[in-house]
Amino acid sequence: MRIATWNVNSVNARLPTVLGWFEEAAPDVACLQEIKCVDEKFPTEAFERLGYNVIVHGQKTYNGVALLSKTPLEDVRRGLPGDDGDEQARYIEAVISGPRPVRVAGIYLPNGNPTTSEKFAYKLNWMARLNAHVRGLLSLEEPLVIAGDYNVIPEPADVYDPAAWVGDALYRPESRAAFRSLKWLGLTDDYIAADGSPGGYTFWDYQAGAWPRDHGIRIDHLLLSPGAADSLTGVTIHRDVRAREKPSDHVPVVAELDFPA
DNA sequence: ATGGTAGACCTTCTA
Repeated sequence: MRIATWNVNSVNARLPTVLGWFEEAAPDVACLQEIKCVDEKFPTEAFERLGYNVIVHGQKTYNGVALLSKTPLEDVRRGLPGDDGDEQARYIEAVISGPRPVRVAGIYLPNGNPTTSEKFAYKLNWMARLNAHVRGLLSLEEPLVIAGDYNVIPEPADVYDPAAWVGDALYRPESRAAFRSLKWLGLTDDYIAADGSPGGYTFWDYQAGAWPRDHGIRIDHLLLSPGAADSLTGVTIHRDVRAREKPSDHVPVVAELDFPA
């Protein structure tokens, strides 16, 4: 089973690019972030034509997440528990049905900049809510994958120039500590487990020639429960997608899970 | 050098 995560930075602004990638990569499951549209504007039929079941948690202009699967999606949850007043569409979860069901959560973790604003507090609070929710999911003892744009640079090896990111919400000690706390619940970082070599970036800013200079960061992650991590056979960062026409600033990351028969 | 681009959309916010 191939599980993909991709922050598409508006699904409708680059629909041909996104659909083209789905045709060639053919993931079994995909988590999309920053779809930047309400549910009714999501191109559901286009993905259904490629054989996907589609669930969406959309929002006007900002954020928005979707979950796609070749097999039916069950036990669907839209929105992260822990704050009924939270209007931002950043979380979607479902069980991927099949002989070996897998629970998949797609997340678009808040950016948190500027750190002097309430946005940074919202980010850290959101991470605390995620930690609490994942703790409950792990108690189910199912294969579980939490995939998405975490907006966290876990380690110095995950950024072209760590010094340039000191003080940024993606690299602040509080953000990295919260990411570690999440992993310490018993989760495995797909990339560290499957490759781990420095320079496995997933995002390059549109500005300042970040892509041609390879000024990238690794912020799109899949965290795996023990039952899912045991089946991980590899991970691929689809770096070439960043060089295509009208690209997202993120590229797809695909984890391969090979469940024993 | 304190730059630069992209998307949604009402003029500025978010990233």
